[in-house]
Amino acid sequence: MPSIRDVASRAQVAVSTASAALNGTRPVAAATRQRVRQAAEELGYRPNLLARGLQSKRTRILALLFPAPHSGFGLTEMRFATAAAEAASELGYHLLLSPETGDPIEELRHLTGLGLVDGVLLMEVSLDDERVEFLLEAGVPFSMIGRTREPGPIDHADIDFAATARDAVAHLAGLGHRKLAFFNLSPGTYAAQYGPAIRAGEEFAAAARAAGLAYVDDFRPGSAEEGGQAFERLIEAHPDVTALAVMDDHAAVGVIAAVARRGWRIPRDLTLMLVLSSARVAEMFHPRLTTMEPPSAELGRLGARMLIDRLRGDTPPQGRLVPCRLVPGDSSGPPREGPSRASTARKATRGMGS
Amino acid sequence: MPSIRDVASRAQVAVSTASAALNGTRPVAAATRQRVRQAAEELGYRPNLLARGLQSKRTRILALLFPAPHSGFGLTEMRFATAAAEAASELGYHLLLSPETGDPIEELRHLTGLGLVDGVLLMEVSLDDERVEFLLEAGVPFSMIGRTREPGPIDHADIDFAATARDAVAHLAGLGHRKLAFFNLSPGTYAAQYGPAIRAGEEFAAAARAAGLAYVDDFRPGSAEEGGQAFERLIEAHPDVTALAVMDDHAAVGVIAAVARRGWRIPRDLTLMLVLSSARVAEMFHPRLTTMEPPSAELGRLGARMLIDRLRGDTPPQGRLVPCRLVPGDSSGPPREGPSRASTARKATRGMGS
DNA sequence: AGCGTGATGCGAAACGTTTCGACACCGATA
DNA sequence: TATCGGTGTCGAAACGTTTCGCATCACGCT
Repeated sequence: MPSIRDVASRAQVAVSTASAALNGTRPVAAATRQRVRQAAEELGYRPNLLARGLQSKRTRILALLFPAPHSGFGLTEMRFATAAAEAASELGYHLLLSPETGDPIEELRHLTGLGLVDGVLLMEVSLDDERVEFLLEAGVPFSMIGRTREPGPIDHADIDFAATARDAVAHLAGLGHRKLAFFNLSPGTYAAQYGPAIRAGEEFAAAARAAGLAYVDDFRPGSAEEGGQAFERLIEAHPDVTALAVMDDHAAVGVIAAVARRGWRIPRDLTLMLVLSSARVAEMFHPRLTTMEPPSAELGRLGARMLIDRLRGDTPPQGRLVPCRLVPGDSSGPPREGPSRASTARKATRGMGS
Repeated sequence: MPSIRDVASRAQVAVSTASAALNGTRPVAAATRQRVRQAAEELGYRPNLLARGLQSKRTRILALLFPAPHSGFGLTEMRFATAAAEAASELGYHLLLSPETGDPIEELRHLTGLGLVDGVLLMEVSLDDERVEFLLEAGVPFSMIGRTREPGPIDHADIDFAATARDAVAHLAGLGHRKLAFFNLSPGTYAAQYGPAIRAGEEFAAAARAAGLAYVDDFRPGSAEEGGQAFERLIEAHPDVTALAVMDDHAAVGVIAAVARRGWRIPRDLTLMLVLSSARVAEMFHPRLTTMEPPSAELGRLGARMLIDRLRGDTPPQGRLVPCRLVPGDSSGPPREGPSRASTARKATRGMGS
């Protein structure tokens, strides 16, 4: 592990000149620069990040703070993380994976006090996230994946729930559905002010209203059992619902089982779609479910880029909203016309293979 | 951000004494130590990791190297990463997420040259992994999740494929199956010397042999379509197979569809189980699939612990093998007795809801 | 009374960078 | 010829720790 001293002496220049030549931090004669560069090359010199960071107060390390997985599958979070790491890497930054296990604020205080990281990437931001307040006060640069209720001039990348809801509703309305239902995430996530649950809930309602569709969103099943029960109660109370959008993929499992139990078929008797589940998950179902796939990788990339932009001090803070992508499966179709479902269902009630 | 100088002056001691008092690196009078500790507490002092690392040559940062997702990274890899990060965190270490995008060796050289990390955690190790050789030569401490063909005295945590295969086969044999089939991962992963593909393949064959069961493992479907096709060909060639274990969860989707198409039902006409898929994935299927769930979190934890042990120089290198856990679903049952499946299948061939 | 001894504490050096004021040199201008 | 501006380069300080040799002091022993 050669140091810059070695490079300097081999290139016959002072250490400070070598530094300048390598970093371009101040003008150096072309010939000298060339000599230094070559010496560094020959020695296989790598600048020591610790020493550099100690002096310059910038480590080029970012921390990705991810909380205990409180909802969802993990695939989405994984994509955030890897995409953020890749984007950071391309820009010459490193990503520290910081699991939150105890008190978030205390851990943040610890982490930022170490002088190890230049900034923080916040995941799973709740609508009124205490971490945001702390970081603002502490003056630590950060960006959010997700956003608080009023993000104001804070960098963030989040799902465009309004567009997502609009697209989903348009998809269903385009197929001819006139009344649809929406199963939100479990009450727990809702109570935790989990952004996606609340925003998706609001926006789907608004989109349905705007499209002139009848709409039901009283249910928040968080498991397969609850999904099945919710579906039963839904059909009991609203037999005329023909399309259902589900946030929780486990709930979808229960819904599908309940649909089959009733002798119905998808999409003949019910159009079912996922919201915020990746296509990989949607493909696991039979039939393959239509889904609004979250732009996880894009959000991760954006989050990292924004934070780095902030550190470089170039641009003003920005908020970017990216809609989910509609990935059509085999689970959406026109509503059943003619005879009621119940009568046709009878015959099929026995054979629900797989 | 107070420094140790501030602490020292507040406690009326020299800097070196303050350092010793805080780190316990050499004896300090109890009274003095107490004074220093209190001063540090009052000031909210946090040692600067960069400075510490620069001097002591130990940063307490580990790098987790994860390769480009070559077999569809998913939940399993996510668990590795988070578990490793948590374990490291508990032991006072940090985890750097290092995506491999280009030439692995070149990137490793870069990463280790920076002086930023004390050691490296290798994921997705292939049977003859070039990175291992490089790290050995470079003298960089590391541990593997997975293992090379002959790991020798290198720290590693991997799945105990032998035990996993034994348990899975015992499960199937215990239900009464006499002939089973195994669908391995795609030829691509096989060609890449991907450990799990090769080892699982070998061990399942061995376990079936040991249990005296007939066994078929000619298929390596890597997608839903291929899964369906493979199943058709399997039943064509071996109509007496009554149980099937599948490595690739997408292939399982195709199998299930093909089973339904044929009018068969699971587990009545075929026992189907996943291998190396998490229970969360297995639950998405209908019926819920039995799976051999990989001990992802455990492996991540072990990998991190081993590496840290190595850095501390305590223990000799070790290899730990952890078996998958059998998570029973609704997809395994005794083989169909009496009339052949084909005849009963006819009747049910129409109604395969959802 | 002198002296070794162990327990404490101190100061300075070192880790590998970056940064910044100072300085040498050169050609051009007065 | 003396001065000036500008271009390159240098040396030293600083970043916040840890480490290590040495000084100090009290004490007990001879």
